[in-house]
Amino acid sequence: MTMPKRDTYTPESLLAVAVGVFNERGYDGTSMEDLSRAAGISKSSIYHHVRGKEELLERAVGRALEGLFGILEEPAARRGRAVERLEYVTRRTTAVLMDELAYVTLLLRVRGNTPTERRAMERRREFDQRVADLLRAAVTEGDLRGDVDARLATRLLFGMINSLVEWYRPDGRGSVDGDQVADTVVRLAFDGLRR
Amino acid sequence: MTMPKRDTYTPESLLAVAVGVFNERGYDGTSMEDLSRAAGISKSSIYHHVRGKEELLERAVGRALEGLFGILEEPAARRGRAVERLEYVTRRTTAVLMDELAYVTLLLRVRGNTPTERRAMERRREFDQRVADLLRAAVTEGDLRGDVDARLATRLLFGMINSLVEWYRPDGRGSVDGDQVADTVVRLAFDGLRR
DNA sequence: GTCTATACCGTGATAGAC
DNA sequence: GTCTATCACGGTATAGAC
Repeated sequence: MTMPKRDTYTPESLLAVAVGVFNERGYDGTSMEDLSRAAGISKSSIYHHVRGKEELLERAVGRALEGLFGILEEPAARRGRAVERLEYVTRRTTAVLMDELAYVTLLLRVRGNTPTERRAMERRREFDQRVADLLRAAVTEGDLRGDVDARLATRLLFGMINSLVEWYRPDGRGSVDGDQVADTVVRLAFDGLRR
Repeated sequence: MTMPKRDTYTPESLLAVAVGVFNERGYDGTSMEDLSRAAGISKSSIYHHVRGKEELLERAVGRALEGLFGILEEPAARRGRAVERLEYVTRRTTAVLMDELAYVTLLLRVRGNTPTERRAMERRREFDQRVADLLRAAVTEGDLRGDVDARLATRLLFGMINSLVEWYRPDGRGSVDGDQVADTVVRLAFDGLRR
């Protein structure tokens, strides 16, 4: 309710700062010292907002997973021919990656060193599985080529989409640029490079 | 010349162990303690073979880059239509990724925290640039579609290929399995998922 | 809500015996 | 070539004043 007069950190606003640093230096490569410098407050003040470094990671990957699983709940991902649903999910996943870039980046880089990380990886695999099922259905319905392994194809599809976090940087205004990226991803994935 | 009777470490054999641990736990997440346990020797013994942790990283990414740039020197990557050279480079890059999996994995995960890492990233960008040039040439020669940005397409192509390090694990004997992966990568990249 | 001060531990690295 | 012992440092986290 209260509109804060000055910038005092909430767990949420601190998270935004932390995620930025995590992605620059890597989670393990980031010290609380690094975070405190980036946030402009002392190390110990951070502990006033969150229980520790790992809680920041947990919140970040949670947000990313929320965005991804949200796609599967959207109507267009649940009705119609499988190939069209797959195309929709491909486009939307690309969009979510760009919208929640920092959070998804962190999710994709998690290695499984802690229980938090392992849970995140498991949920991510779950999402991949759901898309693989969709791709399989599209093959069965005769819209996608049957001469590629569905699991392999899904992995390569996600490889393409997920690579966004390595190079995509939001530019000026609007989502025009983002739409072009999503178009290209869909075009390449479904129709290939060849003329 | 001398054939060692027992297993005593060389910088090379120690590197193989280290790269495995780096990829499991992440470079920053790996302590010398971790390495010593994996190698079965004490921390200080490691310093007898290499100058430190960073030298191990340097050797590893060096080996990966050697493999990648080697591709561009091969005859089939230097003669003929651009589209065929690009197809060849795509297939060979996939193969090198699988052959030198651990080393390339490490290279792809480098974040730029140290001078060593930054040099590695620069060389990698150089390689990407060379492939982007090839793709551009293939568009000019009329073999690839002109409605996608060459730089963007190259990034997505590498996204697909490089994702191998996230899931590919060498199986039983022979490169049969690997050939199938390379075939699928080329097919998907050039002709797409659609039937 | 932020600070200073500090506890306590694991880190990368070295010295020197065997 | 490997070890034990040790170092200085920086890491996460806590205590308690303001």
